[in-house]
Amino acid sequence: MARPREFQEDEIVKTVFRAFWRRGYAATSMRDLEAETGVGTASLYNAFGDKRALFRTALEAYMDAHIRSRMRRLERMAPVARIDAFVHEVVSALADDSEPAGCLVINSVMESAAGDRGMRDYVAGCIGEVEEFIRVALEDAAAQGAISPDLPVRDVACGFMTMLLGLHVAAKLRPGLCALESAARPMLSVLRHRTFPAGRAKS
Amino acid sequence: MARPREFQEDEIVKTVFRAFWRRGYAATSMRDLEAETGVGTASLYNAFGDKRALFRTALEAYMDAHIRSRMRRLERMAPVARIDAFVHEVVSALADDSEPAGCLVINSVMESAAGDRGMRDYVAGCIGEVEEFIRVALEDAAAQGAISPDLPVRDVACGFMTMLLGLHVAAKLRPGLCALESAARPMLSVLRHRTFPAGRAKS
DNA sequence: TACATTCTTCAACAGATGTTCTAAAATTGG
DNA sequence: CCAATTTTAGAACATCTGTTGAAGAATGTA
Repeated sequence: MARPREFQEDEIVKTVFRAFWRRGYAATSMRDLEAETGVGTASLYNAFGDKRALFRTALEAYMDAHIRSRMRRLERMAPVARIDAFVHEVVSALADDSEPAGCLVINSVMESAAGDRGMRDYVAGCIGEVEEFIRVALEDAAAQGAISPDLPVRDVACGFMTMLLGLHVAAKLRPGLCALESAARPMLSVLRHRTFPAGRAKS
Repeated sequence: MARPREFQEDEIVKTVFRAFWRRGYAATSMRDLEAETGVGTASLYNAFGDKRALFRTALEAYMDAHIRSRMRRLERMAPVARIDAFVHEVVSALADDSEPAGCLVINSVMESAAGDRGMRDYVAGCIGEVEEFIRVALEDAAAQGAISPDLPVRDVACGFMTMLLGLHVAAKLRPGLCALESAARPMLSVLRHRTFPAGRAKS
């Protein structure tokens, strides 16, 4: 019926979100994307709309490839181990120098929070998905008696999410794996606390 | 000897760091600064150097006015109360809509971490000052027996700093004061020796 | 082969950016 | 008042930005 696309959208979007991930939204120009994808800007506009829409598409692809896939992969683990594994996978990914620093979604919170309310709502939703993943794990753990029933689940989930956000900021300063693990340890120890005696509050 | 300045540097720098704080480094143009300070760009270049140097000057002024002053004001409190007060002041400031969102230094971690190593080292130093403030407080607390001697001071300090970083990301999404307090509560509970006091842990 | 339709290439646009140049203005010491 | 020196105001600069227009290229159908 007409001339076909010369590129595969999935591949291009993957390249695009890596570019945004590395340099940020504003600092990545359409010409940068043209150079890195090999697709002309006019074709990008034709296929995805304007820069903002392309960024939204890239964000969604990033969420699927890097965040939701991890949550799905871990969701059948025992609840406490599930949180442990999630945190440790995030820490490992953050310490991996072969990937851009931090997380595209969280980077975007900082960058687009000023001004673009639609974008802010979107990334808030993404982060809400992760917080829910943690909250569900905590509820499972409480139901199974794997954590103290006195732990306030909502607060602890909120605390974990905040720690994860903080790790992503810390990762921008390119610390070592050990430093990130140290940063995560105190919150993880909360899961091990028991209410009974007043003796041991160890890591 | 020569024509005198028509502006007071301190005042201008204060206006400048507020502008960078609100919109970020890249998104604040020299013309924006000209409009907000009432000082022509040529005068800004003459007085401060280029945009990057002006930003460094602004960062330093921000640190003194908003961070170091707080640490100095609290440093004579009892150690656990000192940490409590610091965290709660940060939370209150973050929930205050009359000031720009987040913290200029932490915003800069996210923005300038890519590329500008000099800037990254500088903001890493700023954050190191805060982490040291917390670490010293924890050491004081341990020495006084105000916290369990088994708490790993370095890890907990690192955990607190990470939580603080995370709070500043969360604040960009403009949650309420209560949500920020919930986010901080689990880490604060680590200080109360053992675990969540079984009774009063709800919001 | 011819048409209709979609894609690609490349140039162009209008506006914004950091920075600098020119010339005028304001001050102090002689 | 003159000369020296610094600050200003405003235009000018080259470059980069997101986006679009015009013309040609590739396809399926008739």
